Amino acid sequence: MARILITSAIPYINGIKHLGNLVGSQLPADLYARYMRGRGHEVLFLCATDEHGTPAELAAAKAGKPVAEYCAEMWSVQKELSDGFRLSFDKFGRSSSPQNHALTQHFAGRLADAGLIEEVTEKQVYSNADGRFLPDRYIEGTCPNCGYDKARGDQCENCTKQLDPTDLIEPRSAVSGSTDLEVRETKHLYLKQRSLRGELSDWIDSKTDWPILTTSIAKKWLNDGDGLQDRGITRDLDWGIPVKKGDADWPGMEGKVFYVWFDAPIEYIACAKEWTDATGKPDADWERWWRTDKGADDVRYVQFMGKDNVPFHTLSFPATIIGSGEPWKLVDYIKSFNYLNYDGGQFSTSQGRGVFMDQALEILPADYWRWWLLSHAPENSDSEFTWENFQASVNKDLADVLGNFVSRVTKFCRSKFGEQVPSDGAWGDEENALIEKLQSGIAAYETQMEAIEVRKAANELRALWALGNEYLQGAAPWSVFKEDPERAAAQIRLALNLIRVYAVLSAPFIPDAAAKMLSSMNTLDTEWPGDVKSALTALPEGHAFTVPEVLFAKISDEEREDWQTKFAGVRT
RNA sequence: GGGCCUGUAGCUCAAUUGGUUAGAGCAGAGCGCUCAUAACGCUUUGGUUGGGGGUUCGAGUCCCUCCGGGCCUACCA
Repeated sequence: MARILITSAIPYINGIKHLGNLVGSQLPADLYARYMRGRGHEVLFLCATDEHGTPAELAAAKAGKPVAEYCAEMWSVQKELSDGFRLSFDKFGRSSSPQNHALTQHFAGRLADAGLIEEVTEKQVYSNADGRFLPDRYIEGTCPNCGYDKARGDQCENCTKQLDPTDLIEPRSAVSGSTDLEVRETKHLYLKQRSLRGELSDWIDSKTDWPILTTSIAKKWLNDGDGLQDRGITRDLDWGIPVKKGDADWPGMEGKVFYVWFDAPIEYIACAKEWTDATGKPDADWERWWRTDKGADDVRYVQFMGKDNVPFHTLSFPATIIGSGEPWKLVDYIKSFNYLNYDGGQFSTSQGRGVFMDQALEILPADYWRWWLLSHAPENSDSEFTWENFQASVNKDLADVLGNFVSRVTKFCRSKFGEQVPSDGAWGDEENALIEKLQSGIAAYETQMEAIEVRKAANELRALWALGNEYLQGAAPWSVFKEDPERAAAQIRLALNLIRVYAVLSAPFIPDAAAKMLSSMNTLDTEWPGDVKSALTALPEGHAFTVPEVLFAKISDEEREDWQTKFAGVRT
């Protein structure tokens, strides 16, 4: 039995996430976690909300609430939605937790002791009206290059020229519109990533099995221009983790907090402590996942994220860990995803475009979304959600192929043999041929799942479902029954058992439907079908079952058109 | 501007890393079945692999070039 640590990129706190966010990290991470648990491995699956930074403060202000209160509320909302999508986190933590405060300060202290922190005095734009320093992109003005009047302080969206906020003509605050801006000096801590470049580079080079998307981004940051740059790890904000050197104050850094990208990945670790603290377990229970000197040396650590997160997970966070000089577990494999587009454009949280997690669950059960999103996961390139494709895929795969299989088998049995697994009769060549196909199909499914090839795994699973229908067509128990009821009994006994096998195989993708299949088969046996032949005898002769309700109702054209219209505009 | 990814059948995607005649699912067509959510099965029509050039015995795959789509470019996260 292996031990697998799984983390999903932690979703930002400032609102409900859309389906693109979901499929880019949390959902495939959940698929993998459920699969590995199903195979009998020990899994720790962690996620949290990412709560610090300027956007959180502004969102709270917009909502008219103190930022701590706002974040607590949004955490509850996101928790409820992740439950709704059946995301099986062992702990859904918060980057604002006391555990993360302590650990982040601890890491900063270690890095300072190692000589990897530098104090830098720099100039930043301060908005008097807003009472805050403004990140470059929160300053707007006229582009000196092209004259575009909504250029941002980091870059002009119109002519793509990179800018400095002081380049802008008539700069103003993007928050309030105020032009009462001034340049102030402020002191910040920088993590001297440059001195870790060699170690990071060697480490990345050793990861020959990582996706191209992941390593190419990392190598670009390592080698582009002057190479990896030092990075500011503090900010002038109210909401965040106060800058401290371990337990001790950090002279000159009073009133400042750590940069959100410094503390957010550390929450992966702190979340594990949140988990043991909440369940009354000793620290040793989380340390055996994270400390290679305390049992984590046999852990395989897999991270899931969208491509925009890759630099922080391949460089910044490893720099923090390596620089600490302590034996923390480094990531073994990074699975990164491209973006999901919505009907010809991008999903957009800020513009309210697309389908959001709460809306999705209002119109259909989680399994529908899980199946479509995972079977169309944007692994090699960006992919696109359209209502037509969604309707067609879900109706065909879930309702016609899988759902109808369960339906036709259980109803036929009920009408001919009653609601119990029929006795008598023996398997013949057709059954052996089916078993052989199932055995190799399951092996193919396992291969794709181990490799975290999400779409390919979905294809293999679908092919396994189709085998059931092919078998029934060939065996034709409805005809056989007339001449040889015992033979038909053997066929249906196999088919009923196949429903249980499908439930176990399908649970990582569609956990609710899988649970329904198991309960209608009246069994708690979720053992992985390693040996198909014996797995198909798990439900013995005479075992009672019930015919389930329709597993997946089809999406009608009217519904689809209705949703197309409803989601055509922007969310208000 | 620079870097990276990407373009394969009407649609969504494969193609064992340069190796037979480029394959699946959906949609379309035909046949079959009648247990089932009008579901299922079998057969089948669709491709000058974005255009052009090159390397090679051999190119979807490698090189050059042009065209289209996307991402990143370090103070949004």
